[in-house]
Amino acid sequence: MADVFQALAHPLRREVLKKLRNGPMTAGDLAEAFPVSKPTMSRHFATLKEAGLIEAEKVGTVIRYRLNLSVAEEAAGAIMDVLKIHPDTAAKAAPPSGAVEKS
Amino acid sequence: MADVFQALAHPLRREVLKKLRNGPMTAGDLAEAFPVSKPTMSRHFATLKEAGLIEAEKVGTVIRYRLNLSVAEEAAGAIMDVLKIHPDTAAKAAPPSGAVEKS
DNA sequence: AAACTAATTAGCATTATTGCTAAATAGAAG
DNA sequence: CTTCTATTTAGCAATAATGCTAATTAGTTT
Repeated sequence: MADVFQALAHPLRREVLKKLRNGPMTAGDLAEAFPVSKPTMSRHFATLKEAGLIEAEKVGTVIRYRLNLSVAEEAAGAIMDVLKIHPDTAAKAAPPSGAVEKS
Repeated sequence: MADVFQALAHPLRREVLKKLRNGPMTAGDLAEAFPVSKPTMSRHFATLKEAGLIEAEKVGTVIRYRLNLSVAEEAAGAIMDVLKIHPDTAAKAAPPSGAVEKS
């Protein structure tokens, strides 16, 4: 559980999670979407996987990653608990879903 | 805004935020509550302050820190946005407020 | 089996984080 | 103005995180 916060600390990993909200993606397709080498992406995947935020599934020659909603939900809940914020308040403060964050 | 996630990554800093939910505390009182040196605590305070999660107020000889709810709320909202989780779902997944986390 | 593709692991360098002790600052009190 | 208290800043060492290229693994295809 503690690893979750660490996993969320890197902007690239947060962007990966955002991409996976729309559905599973292969490691290769994800890697193409970011300006770092494939091995570097692979390491970020491992970090997210160890935190339980994503899950890997081997499909033929390809590895498909998908968001693990149950762990992600737990993480969001834990964060709100740390801050003792009522869910409705946080929802109101959330930026529009399409917002881009500079890294 | 990006610093917020980094600030939340360290377990000690999350515990500091939890303590501040009950109201403002002085740097010294906070420092006594954790098994690290005062200069180390001071650095953690600086990290939280740079992230905007806490605010400092000098009261006589003492510095009082308090949770900055508006930034904290924004952070919680941003996290939920990354994960695209509906607030109610996250609320249900939140652990009991008194839960202790091992560092 | 040889070659090709997708992805990971190994090994290395660079930078960031953490935590310590010692020293500095700032204000309060004598 | 000296001293005391609260807190921070400086400087250092150890550890962790990031990102690269080169090499490896595993599965497909010819």
